[in-house]
Formats: sequence, structure tokens, C-alpha cells
Amino acid sequence: MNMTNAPLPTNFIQNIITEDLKDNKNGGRVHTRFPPEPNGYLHIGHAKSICLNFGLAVANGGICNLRFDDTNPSKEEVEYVESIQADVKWLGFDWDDRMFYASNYFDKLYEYTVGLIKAGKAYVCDLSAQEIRQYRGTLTEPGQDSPYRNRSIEENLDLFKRMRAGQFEDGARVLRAKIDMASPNINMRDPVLYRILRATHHRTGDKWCIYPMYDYAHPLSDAIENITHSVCTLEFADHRPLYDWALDQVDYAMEADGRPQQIEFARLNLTYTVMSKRKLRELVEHGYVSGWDDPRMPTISGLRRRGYTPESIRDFCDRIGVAKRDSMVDIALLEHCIREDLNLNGPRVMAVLDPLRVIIDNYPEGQVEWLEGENNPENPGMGSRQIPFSREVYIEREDFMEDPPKKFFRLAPGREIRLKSAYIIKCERVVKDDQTGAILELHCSYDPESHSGGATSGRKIKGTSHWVSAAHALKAEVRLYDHLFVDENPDDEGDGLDYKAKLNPSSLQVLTSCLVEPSLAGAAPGSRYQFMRQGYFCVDPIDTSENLLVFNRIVSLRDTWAKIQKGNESSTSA
RNA sequence: AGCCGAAUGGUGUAAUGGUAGCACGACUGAUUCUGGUUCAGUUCGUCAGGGUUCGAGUCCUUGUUCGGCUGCCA
Repeated sequence: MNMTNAPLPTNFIQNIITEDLKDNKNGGRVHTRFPPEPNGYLHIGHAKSICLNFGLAVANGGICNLRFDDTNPSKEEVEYVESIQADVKWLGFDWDDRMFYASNYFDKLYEYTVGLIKAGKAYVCDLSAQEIRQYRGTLTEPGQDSPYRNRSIEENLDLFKRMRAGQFEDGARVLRAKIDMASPNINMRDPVLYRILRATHHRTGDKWCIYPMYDYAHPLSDAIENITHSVCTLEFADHRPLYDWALDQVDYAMEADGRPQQIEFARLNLTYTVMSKRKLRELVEHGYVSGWDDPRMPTISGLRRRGYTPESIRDFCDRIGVAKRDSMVDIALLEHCIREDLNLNGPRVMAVLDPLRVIIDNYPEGQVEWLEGENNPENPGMGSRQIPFSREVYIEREDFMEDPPKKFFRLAPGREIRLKSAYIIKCERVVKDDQTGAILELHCSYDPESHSGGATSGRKIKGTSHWVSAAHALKAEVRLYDHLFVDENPDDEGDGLDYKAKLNPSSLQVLTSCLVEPSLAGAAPGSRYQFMRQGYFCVDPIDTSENLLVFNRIVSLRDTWAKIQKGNESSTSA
């Protein structure tokens, strides 16, 4: 979208890179990586990281790898590696031939580790998980050395080989780094490097029964891939000394020009949504949503199904910036981004969500006129289409009021409105149900001279309504989505309420008797439109079939009238 | 309590010792055959105290508040 010479996005990471480049650090290379663990679906928070890592590389003439951080087979599945690739691609990023797996390096890592043991920097520890915890000390008290800390190198080597050979049970022993049990940084108190874990790995199958820990595998994977800037989120800041330790200890014989540097930034938080994998999984598994791609989910697949464009998400990620402080971005910014995109690129179309029949008594019975409607006033290049007009039309029920309040510019008894791209009509008579008093239909007259572009077409009429011709309209199902939570910060349990207690009961409203203009026949799944005066909608790619059009509301239009109404309500009730 | 990190309008983010800017939101008004868009404008900010300096959001210092860390998860 931004094809001009936009200034580099300025943030503290770019500043670091700019300095590094100036110093010719890493031989002037910039090489980043996006390293998800394939244990779930990507969400908008990952999109921030993806845009950052790929964006930083591109902006500085570098490259970015996709790397699956698959060191814990008990949680990982191919389903996730596939969805992650699809999502990154859909967002518009390309890793070329640089898709890697940490598991590709298991052999290499094992060799490094043997060297580490030979150098006396690691030892096999027989303590149980619970004992290790006890020996580790607390935040304020130093830990104690493991009784196995001073095993001979020979014994460590032998034990480690036997760990690999499967001679011990899961959890019986671990390999630990020999660092400092009194370190004020708990991550440095002889952290576990390898654990025994019999789980079939989605890539390596049952070849291994020992797996390296993230803290150990990650820096070495970065080094193996010649990464220069290893960008991760804030909670890993305490792990950085260990990251550096691993690089220091292992003579990885990198032909690399330089060494990777870990840089931490604050993860994305969005109002009215949760972002943790655990909670998203819970929403899916307990049926609060229809799946990972439920259009209310903040997952990439959910946003995609909802109708968000990749461009709008990238734009959003550019706008939120990158910093080290925890923050909560207003979801209104995301909504602004998609509106801005679709305002320019979404064809206009008329759809009546809650139809009210209007009979135009002075319009000839049986006559049909095909009127021209521009597809996008912001973009004349998008051309126009023909819209049928006839004696019976439907308008939006809320566009008529029998007893309208002040500033109501729409239809009311004796009042006029313009039907968009057609004629001005006047409400002559209201037909109601004798029993219930419900409004059944309106009888109107039209001004034949008021055709768009016609003689009296210049007459000023305050209100313009969208409409469809009764004889030509197509039935459709429309799903109105709203925020998944009613609370701005569902994660905040300060009020004693679990995030699930803050689910929005009306986050989904299904309308089954909507009528849309006939040009929408056969609309492509996934295509996006502006339903005039209502919002942006997307043809649901899953549930739309040949005999049923299903639309998802991506986002409503900004609605000044709704605000005025709200103001009216509160002022009358006050 | 120990270590680490962060504090700039309602929200997010710039300003690398020199005019506190941009975006979103909110609010006015104008335009409009979408109560959309567009345009014009308004509102609102450097956590606190002390210090260095001709000059401090930025450097020093003390404090306050918030976040992270005691997995054989990542």
C-alpha cells in the first residue's frame, strides 16, 4: 500500500539495527527469524511479530527465516505447522527456501552438548523435578548445588549417552548446565538443558527420547542459521544471560560473521479480546466459539474468515509500533484499518437486513427499470452496475418511524426520502396488523421526475435509504459480529471474575431473512462488499453454498446516528 | 523480599541535550443521492522530588507505580 519512500518505521529495534549497520556489525548483514512453536494457531499478536521480523529484514536489505521451534513433541502437531505456514503466507510474507525446524538440528545440538560436557560445563543430574525445584532456592534465597554437580566428565558422558539410548525412564535424569546456583537470576541456577521425554515427534518420530530445552536450543538454532537479531517478547528478557551463555560456551564453529543478539519487545494486547493460547484453546474446546477460525477469534484464520484483508492487518501492525512497555491497543484502531482499506476497495451494494415492504402506488404495476449504481464513489474506476427497480421494494425497518424524534432524517408518515440511485418517495399510508399493531407495510408515492440525474433530481432531501426490489432480491443469511467480550480487559481478574464470565452474549447475531440486490448472485466466497449505510461484509467462505449466501459482518460503518440516538436515550432517561 | 524491565494526551507511538509531533478515539462545523467518505477545527500529555546544563521527556539521583521471573513449557 505504501509505495512511496516512506521513512523507516522508527522504533528502538530499528535504531539498534541502524547502529549495527553503521558499525558494520555482523558484516553488515541483517538476518531475523520468526520462530513459532507449532502448538496452536497464530493470532494477531503473532502477526505483530511476523510483520516486525520480516519487515525489519526487508527494510534493512536482509532476510527472515521461518523456523518451527519444535523442541517439545508432546504439544506439537503437523496440523499446526501447516496452518502456520498458510497464515504467514496469507499475511503476505515469503521465507523463500528458508523454512527450518529446530528439530533439524537435534544431531548437531547433541554433538555440541557432548563437547559441552567434555568441557565440564554440563552434568547429568539425578534429582527429581521436585528436588530440583527445592534445590533451586527462591527469588530471594540462593539455591544449593545438586549432589550430582561434580560428577566426573567420564561419568557425565556415559550417562548422557545412556539417556539418549533410552536406558532411563522419562524424568529420571536431566542434563544441566553448570553455571551458578547462587545467581540472582534464577534462569542461571544450573538450568536444565535436556530432558528425557518419550513422545513421538511430528518430524523425527521416535528417533529421540531426549529433547533440548528452548533456552538451550534457541540460541544455538539462531547461531546455526546465522541470525543477527533475535527478536522475542519481553518475558524472555530474564533468559538473555542464558542465551548469551549458550553462545559463549559452545564452540559452534560458525563460519558466521558475527553472533546473534536477543532483543525483547512488548507483546500485543488488544481491548475486548484475549490473546493467550491457553484461553483461545479453551474457547474452542469448550464450544464458546465454533473453532479456531470463528470470525470472532483474534486468530489469523478467524480474522481471515471474518473478512479482514492481509493489507489491513499489516497496516495495523505498522501503526501500533514497537516498544518495551506493556500496553493495550484499542481494537478501534484495527477496525479503522479495515474500514480504510475497504472504503477504497470494497464495492458498494445494497442489502436490507430487516426488510419492511414498501408499495409505490403510483408506479406502474409490472414495470421494471434497470438503474445505474456506481460501485464505489471513492474509486470511479470500479465502474457501475444495473439495479432493478419496481413497484414493490423493501427498505430497512429502522429507516421508518411512525413518530420520529428530532433529527430523524428518514421516512415517516407524510415525509420523503430518496431511495439511493432511484427516486424520491413519500410515505402516504401505514398498514398495521389489527391485533398486534405491528407495521406490516408502507404505501408510498414516488416523484417520477426525481430519478437520479433527472429534472428534479437536485431536490434536497435529507435522507437517503438503501433498498431492494421485492421481485428481484436474493435471500441471504447475515451474521452480525461484535466483540467477543464485554469487558475491555477480560484478562483482568481483579474483580474476581474469570475471563469467561465476561463473554459477550450477543457477540453473534444471525439474521436469516435478509434481502440483497441481485448482482450478488454467485458472489465469490471470501469476497468483500460494503453494504451501503451498514458496514463491510464478507461472503463466508465455509458456509456459503449454491443455494444460500452467507455474509459475515467484518465491521460496521462509523455510525453518527447511533451516537445521536444514544445521546437522546440518556438525555430522556435522565 | 531478590533480580530484570518499563513509565509521554483517553489509547498507541515519535522526539538519540535544542519548537513535545503523528495516528486512533472523542467533540464542533462544512460537504455529501451512504447519518459513510472527505475537509476544516477543538480537546487532551512528558509519574514525583532533587541535581547537572545556557537549555532536560532525554543525563545523574532518590522515590512511586506497573509488568516479568521460583516448568524436566515456549
